[in-house]
Amino acid sequence: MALLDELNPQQREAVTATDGPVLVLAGAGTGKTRVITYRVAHLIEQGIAGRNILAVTFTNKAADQMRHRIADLVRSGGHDASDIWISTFHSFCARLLRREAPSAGLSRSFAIYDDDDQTRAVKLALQNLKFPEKELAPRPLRDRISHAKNHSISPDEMEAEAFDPFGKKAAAVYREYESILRKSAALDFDDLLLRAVALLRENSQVRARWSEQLRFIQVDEFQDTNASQEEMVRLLAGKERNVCVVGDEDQSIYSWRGAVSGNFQRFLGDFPGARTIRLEENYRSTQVILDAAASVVSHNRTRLGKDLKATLGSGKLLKYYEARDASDEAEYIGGEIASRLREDPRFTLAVLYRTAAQSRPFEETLRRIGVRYRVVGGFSFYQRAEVKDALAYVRLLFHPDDDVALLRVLNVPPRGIGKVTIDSLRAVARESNVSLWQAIPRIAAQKARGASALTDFRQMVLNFMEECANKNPGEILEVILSRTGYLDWAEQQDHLDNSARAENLRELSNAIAEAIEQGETLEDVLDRASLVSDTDEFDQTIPVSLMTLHSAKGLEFDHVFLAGLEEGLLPHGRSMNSDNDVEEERRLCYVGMTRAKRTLALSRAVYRRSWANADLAPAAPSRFLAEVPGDLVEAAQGSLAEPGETRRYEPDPDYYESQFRRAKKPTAHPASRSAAASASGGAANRLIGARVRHPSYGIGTILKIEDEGDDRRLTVSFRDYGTKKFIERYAHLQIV
DNA sequence: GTTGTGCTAAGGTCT
DNA sequence: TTAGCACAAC
Repeated sequence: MALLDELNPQQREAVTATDGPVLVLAGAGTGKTRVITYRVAHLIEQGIAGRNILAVTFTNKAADQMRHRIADLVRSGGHDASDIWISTFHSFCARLLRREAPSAGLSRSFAIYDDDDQTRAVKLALQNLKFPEKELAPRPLRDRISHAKNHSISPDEMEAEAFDPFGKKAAAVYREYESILRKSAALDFDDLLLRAVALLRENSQVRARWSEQLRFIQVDEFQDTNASQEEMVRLLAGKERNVCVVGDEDQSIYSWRGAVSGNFQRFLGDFPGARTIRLEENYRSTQVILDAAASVVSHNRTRLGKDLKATLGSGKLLKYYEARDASDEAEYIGGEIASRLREDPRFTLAVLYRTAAQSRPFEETLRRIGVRYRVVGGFSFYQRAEVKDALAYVRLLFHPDDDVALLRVLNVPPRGIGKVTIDSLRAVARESNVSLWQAIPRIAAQKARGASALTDFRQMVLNFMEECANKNPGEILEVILSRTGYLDWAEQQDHLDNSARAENLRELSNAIAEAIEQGETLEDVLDRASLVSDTDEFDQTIPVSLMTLHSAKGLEFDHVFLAGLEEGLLPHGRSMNSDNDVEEERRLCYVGMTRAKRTLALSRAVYRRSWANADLAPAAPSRFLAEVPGDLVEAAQGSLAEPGETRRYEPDPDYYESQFRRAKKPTAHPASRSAAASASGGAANRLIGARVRHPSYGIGTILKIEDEGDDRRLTVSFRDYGTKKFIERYAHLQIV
């Protein structure tokens, strides 16, 4: 059969071993995803119905990619792949819980709280308990609560185990947080897993229904599964036990999310008789890249170890670039990217970094030199305030008890409901143990001040509910946006701060309309808004991706730039206290290095600003750099140091006062070289009439230029959107 | 009581 | 650089 001809013997074994449990230990680039996609395609060819097959991944990106690949494979065989279950653990659980809502004791239209919602719920809990946020910061508390949930620790247990007043308070916040979510009929990410697992564990009918349907289960990145996810796999495996898990111990990078090492050993214990298959032939990278990465990860003590053999040639040496600072690093990488693309515009390239905040200098440089790129993850469309506000209104129509949604929009746009009114509303809600929504009539009965504004708000929402009962989600959004005055308000704000809220709302509206056309329900749309951090479809036409190392897992690129190899960044400062954490950082480095197919460049900045206004601080080179064998790396042109050189850099005031600032200045004008060159005098006038490209409005013409230097403002006319005013520095304009 | 303005602290990774 | 908070003006 053609499908199997494309596989090596080990891969073929993993693909065809569809009867009983299988453990695939697969090194980086050995065709892990390929095994799963071919396995699913093989099952379909064997006549198994798509609805009987489940493939779970960790990230939406991986799920999307897998869906496409499977569809391609299956389509060429004339089969249909549309009803195969391909999703992340979290979205699978959301679907399961919606279908089984009554058995799970949930409202069918429960809301899903993303981490922003969670943080807000924690804040609400703190306020309810009258704990000052200064002592107990909401975000660490949220993480602590999440950690407890991941380890099945209840608020009572947390309290019992607390050995200090802080722990006791945290437990109280946890309890209050749970109560808020319950009243709001909302589940957070952890709940999705916990509730789904609990349902399957405790309800044998439901379990039977699902395990009988999902007869063939594949799990990607098994090294990252946490206890709930492992249990879910056990429960779904049922009697048939047709479970195939695939993973790599060296790519375990989610211990902070509850993944516990030893998953593979536990799997063998849970599924006696499982067949173990090792994939050690690497098809992705050159031998040099592989050797370098292997050398780094070999410094980890806790690993079984393995040998990866490259099927490609030895390849080029790694490049090392030591930059003065972050913008110099971006310059180097930007220049390299441009020249790789000149070699072959079909190359795929990625800049990888440890923390999401590192993307900015790369974006600036790429924008300036006119290279198209996309930032994966980070601040996404669905996380924009205006999009979340709009969706909170929609949520409220179906779930007025959703406290977080209600607080989000209660006074947006401003309608005279301020802090004092909200405080008293909250007090009433808490006294009578009801949601804020239900507390509104009670506060009205008390004739409290501010009550009329609250009653008006409530009436408005009630009117919407009635009016929208028979409308489709797109229309509902329209009604809400116009009648709440939100759209007008957003447009007004846009004029004040040159933002594009109204435009984003229009985009949201389109996205919803499109989803509905595709046959999705409103809940699907809302779920996706919570569960998907990234709206960017897998756009193959954009050659350059910027992303964190975590996001890069599972992907591959012709040319990879691994930036910020500094002590404190990679390994990250918060991971430097324990050996286990450093080992995870090292695996992260390994994951990044093994994304590269053709070339790999490592870079670091001598001076880096930890946040915007702080002084430049010197950092030592990452210890991982010294773990790359010297004969596999060469210094890039212009690098301040040779690879492996670890001389100490003292902060040199002359250096960063003069050189840094002088070097940095020209980069502050993103609207192309010609704009920078003409920054002085009347030369700017030459830009008038120039054609520019804006990321969302498309091509336009510059009509007017005001002010100078950093604050220069451009008035641009667009064919379809009229004239807009931008601050050049922030608008992502490119000269065409 | 609500809305507008200036200051300060923030930022580790994903669902 | 921006978001969230404290303080002062309607």
